[in-house]
Amino acid sequence: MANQPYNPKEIEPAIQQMWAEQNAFRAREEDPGEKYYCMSMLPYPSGALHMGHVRNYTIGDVISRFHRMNGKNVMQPMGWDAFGLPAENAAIKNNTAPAKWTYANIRLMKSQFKRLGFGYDWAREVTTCKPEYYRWEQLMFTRLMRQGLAYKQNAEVNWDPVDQTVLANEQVIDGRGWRSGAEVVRKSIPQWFLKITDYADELLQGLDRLDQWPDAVKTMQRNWIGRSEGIEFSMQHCDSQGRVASDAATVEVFTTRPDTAFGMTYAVLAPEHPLVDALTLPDRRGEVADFIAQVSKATEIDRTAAQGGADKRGVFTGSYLFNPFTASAVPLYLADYVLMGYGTGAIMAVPGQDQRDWEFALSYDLPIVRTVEPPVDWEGEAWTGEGEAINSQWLNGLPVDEAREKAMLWLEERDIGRRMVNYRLRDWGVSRQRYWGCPIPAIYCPDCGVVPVPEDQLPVILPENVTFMGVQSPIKADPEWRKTRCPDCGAAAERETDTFDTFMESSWYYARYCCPGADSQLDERADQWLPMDQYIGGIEHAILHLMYFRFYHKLLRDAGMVSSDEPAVRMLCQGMVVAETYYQDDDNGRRRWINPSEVEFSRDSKGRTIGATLISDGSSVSIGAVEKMSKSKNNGIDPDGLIDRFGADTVRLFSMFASPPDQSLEWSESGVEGAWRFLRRIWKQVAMHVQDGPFDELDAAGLDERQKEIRRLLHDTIAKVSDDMERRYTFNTAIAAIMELSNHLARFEDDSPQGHAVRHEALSAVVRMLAPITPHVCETLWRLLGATAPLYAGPWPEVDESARERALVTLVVQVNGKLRARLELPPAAPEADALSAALANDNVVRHTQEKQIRKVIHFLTNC
RNA sequence: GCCGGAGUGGCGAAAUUGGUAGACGCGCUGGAUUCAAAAUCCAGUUUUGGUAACAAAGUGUCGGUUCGAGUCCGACCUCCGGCACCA
Repeated sequence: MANQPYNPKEIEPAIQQMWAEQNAFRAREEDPGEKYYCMSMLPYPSGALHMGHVRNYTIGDVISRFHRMNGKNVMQPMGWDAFGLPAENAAIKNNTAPAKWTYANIRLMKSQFKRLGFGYDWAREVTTCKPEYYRWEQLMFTRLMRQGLAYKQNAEVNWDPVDQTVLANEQVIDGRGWRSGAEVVRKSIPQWFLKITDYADELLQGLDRLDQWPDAVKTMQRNWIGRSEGIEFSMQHCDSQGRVASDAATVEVFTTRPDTAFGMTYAVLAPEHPLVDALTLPDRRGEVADFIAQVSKATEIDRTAAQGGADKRGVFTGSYLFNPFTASAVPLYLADYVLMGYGTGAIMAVPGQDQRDWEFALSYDLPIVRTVEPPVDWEGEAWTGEGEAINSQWLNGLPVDEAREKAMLWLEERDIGRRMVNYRLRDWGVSRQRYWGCPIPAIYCPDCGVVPVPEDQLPVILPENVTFMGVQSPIKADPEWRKTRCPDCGAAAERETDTFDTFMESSWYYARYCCPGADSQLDERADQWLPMDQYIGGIEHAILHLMYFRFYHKLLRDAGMVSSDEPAVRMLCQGMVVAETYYQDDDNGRRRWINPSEVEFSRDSKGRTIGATLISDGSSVSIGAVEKMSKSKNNGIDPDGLIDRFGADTVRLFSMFASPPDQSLEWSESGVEGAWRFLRRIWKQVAMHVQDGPFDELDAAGLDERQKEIRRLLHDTIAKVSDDMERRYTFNTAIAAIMELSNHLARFEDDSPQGHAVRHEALSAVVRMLAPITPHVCETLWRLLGATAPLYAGPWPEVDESARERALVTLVVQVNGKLRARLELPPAAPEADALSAALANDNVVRHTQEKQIRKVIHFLTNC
C-alpha cells in the first residue's frame, strides 16, 4: 500500500467495514473509562443530507472521536425526528403514505451517515414515529394530565375554511392558505397545553449555572421567558365624577411602574377581556362590538405588525375606573395593543411615561401628564428613563427606584395591591390538528368528560397504512378510528384525534438513547449517562427546542426518572453553511439562479475576481450575495457528489478547517481541493518515510539542534491541538497547526538514524492528531506506520514537556511600543544581560539615541 | 424600537490573559519539471518608498486610557441574528 497513491474510494469502505466488524462505537455501561456523552441534534428525515447536516454531524463526530482516543467511554447516538408536516405534504404530492416516505428517507440518510464515517452507536437508534418510542411519551402525558401539568383550553389557530384544517404559521402566505388560497380565519378551538410556566423561574435561574452554553442562547432564553416584577392592583368601576357604587365591578391591572400612577389618564382592557360586556355602557355597545369584530378579524401577525406606528386602535366603553392614587375617575378604553394573554389583560395607561400609551393618547386626544422629570435636552415623547418624580404628590422628588417601592407599599397597606411576577413565557401548546404525529392519549366521554387513556391501553397507535383524501388528517376523516369506550364508565366515547407537536418527541430522545429497549420510559441507565457532556445543534433552536428539552428534563426529574437538573452541560451551536449565489437575468427580467458547480471565474494579476462565466457556454454570470445554502437560490452543494470526487475525509477536513464551528462556513470549491491536496501530501510523507525501512529507537538526549527543533515544534503542536480540540473547539486552528508541522517535516531532510526516528515520532503524532477529523486515512496510515491495533480507541499523542524546552528564546524589543529588534537569548539569561543586549542592538540604538530611557518594561509572551 | 454578535490582505480566516498583526488555506505572480497540459515542487504575495537592510502607514469611523490597543473605555457607522405592542 505504501507505494500506492491516496485512494479514498478504496480505503474508506474498508475502514468502515473494519469499524462495523469490531463494533467500534458501541457504548456499554460497563466499559471502563470516564463516560462521555456527546450528541448532535437528530435530523428530520427530509430526503437526503445537505451540507448543514454534514457540518453538524462532523463536529459531533470529531469531538466524540477525540474523547474516545483519550480513553473515555464515549456514547454518540443517532436517531430520527420522524414525525412532521413535510411527510404529509410529500404524501399528498406523491400519493403515498407518510410512513413509507419517512422510512425510505431514513434508509437513504443512514447510508449517507455511514459513508461519511460517523461513529454512531446504532444499537441505540431512536425513530420517534415508532410506537415503541412514543408510547412512553403518551404515558408521561397521561400522568401530567392527572397532575394538572397538562390541561386543555381554547386557543386560536389559523383555520383554512376550504381545506377544513388548521395551518401552521408558515403555511399562511399573505393571509391565505398555501394550498387552497382561501382567506385564513382565526378560530378558537380547545387545545392541550403543558404548564411550562410553572417552571419559568427555574428555567431562568438555571441559565446562570450553564456556564458552558453560548451567551447568545442564554440571552435569547432570558428574553423569551421575560420575567418582570411588578404589582397587580384593583381599580373599581365608578362614574365620571369618581363615585364608586357599593357593588362596583373591579378591574385588576398589572404594572411594573406603580410610581407613575399619578400620571394615569385612562385605563385599557384587552378586547377579549371578560369584563368588556359588563363595563360597556348601552349607548357604546354598537361601536365596541364593531371594534371587537375588526380586531378579531386581524390575525395575530397583523395585530403585532402595527407596533411602532401611531395606528394603535381602540374604543371608549363609556365607563370610568377609580384611580386610587389621585382619587379621581379615568376613562376606560378597549385597545388592540393590550393583550389578554399577558398580566391581567388590563392596564393603567400613563402616556407621559410609556410610548405606547403616548401614541394612543395622541390618537384619541387624551391628556398627558409627566410623572418623571425628563432630562433637560429631552426631545422625545414618553420618558422611560431615570429621573425625579413630579406631579405625584407624596412621591415628588424621589428617584424611580424609591418611588416605585413607596408606591408598592402604599398599595399593599391599603390591601388593594399584591406584588406579582409576570412572565412573557406562555404555556406550551402541544396540540396539532395534523395526522403525522403522536396521538394525544385522551378520551372524551359524554358523562365523565376528558379522561386520560389508562396505562394498560397504551400506546394509542397511529395507523401507518393510510390514504390522504385532500389534506385532512386521515384519523380525523375516518369515522371509526376515534370510536372507543370510556375507561371510567364504559360508555361509548371518542378519542382525541389531535396529535402532539413534534417538539414533544425531540424533548426527551436524548434520555431514551441511554436506555435502549427499556420497558419503561427510562431506566437506571439514564442517570449513568446524563447529563450530556456535549450537545451540538443549530442556533435556530436556541429558544424553542433548547427550552422545551430543559423543561422536559425537569419533568423527568420530578417524575423520579433522572436526578440531574439540566440535560446538557456544554452546548455548541454551529453556524450556517453559506455560499456565494450566481444568476442570469433573462429578457423578461426573470432571474435564474445558477449552481456554483456550473460557474468558473476570471481573475486579475492580484487574484481579484473580475468576472464569472457559465462553464457550459461561456456566457456571463452575475455574482450575488453570500447566503445560506438553499434550494431557492440554487447555491447548495450535494455532499454525495463531493464524497464521490474527494472522499469523506476531504469533505470532513474542509468543513472543519474553513472556519470555527460557531461561525458561518463559506463554501469554496478550491478550498475543498486544498484539503484534498493536504491529505495527499500527508499520505505521501508517510509512504515515503515507511519505504525508508525500520528506524532506530529515539534518543531524545542525543539529538542535534535541528532534530531538537523538530521535536520542540512537534510537542508544541500536540499541546496546542489537544487544547484546541478539548477546550476551545477551534478545529480550524488545530488543523492549521498540524499543516504547519507537516510543512516543517517536509523540509526536514535528515537521513540519519536519529533523523528518521524523529520523523517517525512526528508522523505518528500527526496521523493521530488528524484521526478525529479524517479517520479513514488516518486508520490506514497508522497501520502503515506499523501499528497492529486500530486507531479509533487511541492512544492520543502525549506531550513531552522536556522536548519543549528551548536553548534560545526570541526576545522582542519594543521602543515606545514599536518593534525594533528581535534578540536570541538563553531563557535563563539575567535581566541585566537582556537589557544590555537590547541596548547594544543597532536598531535599538538608532531609536533611543538623543532620547532618555525613562522606563524599562518586561513582558512575557508565549514563544 | 429593544437585546445579542460581528466588522482584520484579493478571499476564508489567525492573533487564547493589553505585548512580534495577517499563522494556516485559497487565489494570484514568477520559476522548476513537461513536446505541451494537468498534477507536483520551489520562491514571492497588506500598502507605500527602497536592490536590500530598513522606514512609514495599517485591524469599520472619530476620540480616549496606556510605555504599548485588533484586544480596554466613550460616541458613531455598517452588516448579521433574535424578540417584536409583554404594561
